[in-house]
Order: sequence, then C-alpha cells, then structure tokens
Amino acid sequence: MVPTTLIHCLCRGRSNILATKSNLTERMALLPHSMRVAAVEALAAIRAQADSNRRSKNDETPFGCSYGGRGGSKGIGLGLGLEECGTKPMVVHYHPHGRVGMHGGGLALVPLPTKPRPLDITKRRVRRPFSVVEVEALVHAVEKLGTGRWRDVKIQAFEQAKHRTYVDLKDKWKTLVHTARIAPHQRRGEPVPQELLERVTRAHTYWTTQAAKQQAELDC
DNA sequence: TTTAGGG
DNA sequence: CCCTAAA
Repeated sequence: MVPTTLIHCLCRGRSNILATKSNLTERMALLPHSMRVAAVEALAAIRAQADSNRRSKNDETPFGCSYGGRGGSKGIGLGLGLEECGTKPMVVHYHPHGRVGMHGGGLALVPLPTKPRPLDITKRRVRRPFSVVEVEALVHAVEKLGTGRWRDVKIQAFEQAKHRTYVDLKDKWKTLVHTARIAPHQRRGEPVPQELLERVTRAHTYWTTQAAKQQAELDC
C-alpha cells in the first residue's frame, strides 16, 4: 500500500544530514512521480541555500522531513535548522496544482508547523469521488426536498450508501453549485453533464428564493 | 443528532 | 473531507 499522504511529521527534531538522507529517500520513494520530481528540485534548491548559509555561519545541517499536508499541499520537504534561513524552521511545500507556489512549479517555502497536527490523518476517511450516478441521485433528491434537509436527502437517496453521510451530501451540493459556476476547463475529475449542472443551478436558485420568502414571513 | 458554514 | 458552533 502506498500512502498518498505521508505519515505525519516523520522527522520533527533535528539530526545530521547523514541520518536523514536515507530517511528522506525512503519517503520520497512513496511519493507520486510528479511530487518526487518537484521534491528533488526543491531539495536541491534548499540544500544550496543551506550550504551557502552554513559557509558563513557554521550552522547545523538541514534535515529531511516529510509529512501529510492538507488543503492541497502535500508535505514533502526539507526542514531547515533555525539559523539555516536566518529565521525560523521552514519546509518546502509542493502544491499539486501550483496555485500557492511562489517558486514556480507549485513549490513554496512555508514555516515548518511547530505544533502537532490536530488531525490524526490515520482516521481520515479514504477519498471517494461522487460518480455521475450519485450526483444524479443527489440532484433529484434536492429538487424535491430542498437544501435544508440533508438528513432526509440521505435517507431517501443514499440510504444504502453507508459511506455517504448527510454532511457529505451537503458538502457535495456545495461543490456542485460551485462547479456549475466555473468554466468547464477549471473543473476537475469525472465531468458532470452540463444538463445536470443546470438542474443544480435551477434547484439552488429555487430553494434559495424559497428560503428568502420564509424569512420574509418571519420578519413581518 | 442535525443544521449550517467555515477550514 | 474535516471541524464544530448552534440549534
């Protein structure tokens, strides 16, 4: 099994370059190819900077560190000693889609998280993209029940799908509304038929208006 | 537990 | 997907 999100901060403390070199290599072997390529570049760049700094300040050597990240940034990186960057510990983050990266190629140098990740990636559920069939079922249910009864939507359209909670359905609806608004080329994953997206927009507009009317009644 | 939204 | 304040 190849973990897609690396183990939580595998190397927190400092250690010499020799001890972490193999460490890092092992971890990188588990990374998807795209990330591995970026990682090599990142490490080379950071190492160069670290070497440069060390020459003038006789600091400690950098250490390898990889960990599971969130929000699109898969943690891969090289932690640098406090003095390495002249500031605080930093690590190179690789962003699959290069949105946040500032060094091109989706790379970004960000502060090394000090406090333990609040989430045990161990408990995180495996990703399960909604199929078009599921989207169809969701849209159908929302068209009839509305946007504020996810528990009912779950019971009526996903009763057998034990891995789809009503919160998941609510979240999916949110992304569907968003998907319907952005340009097709910005969408990812299995394409959702345009007609289905139109129904999403329809239902969304309808139920939003409906909720507004309800509110108006309560106001007067 | 369910709703509702931000993370 | 996760986290969680409110209801």
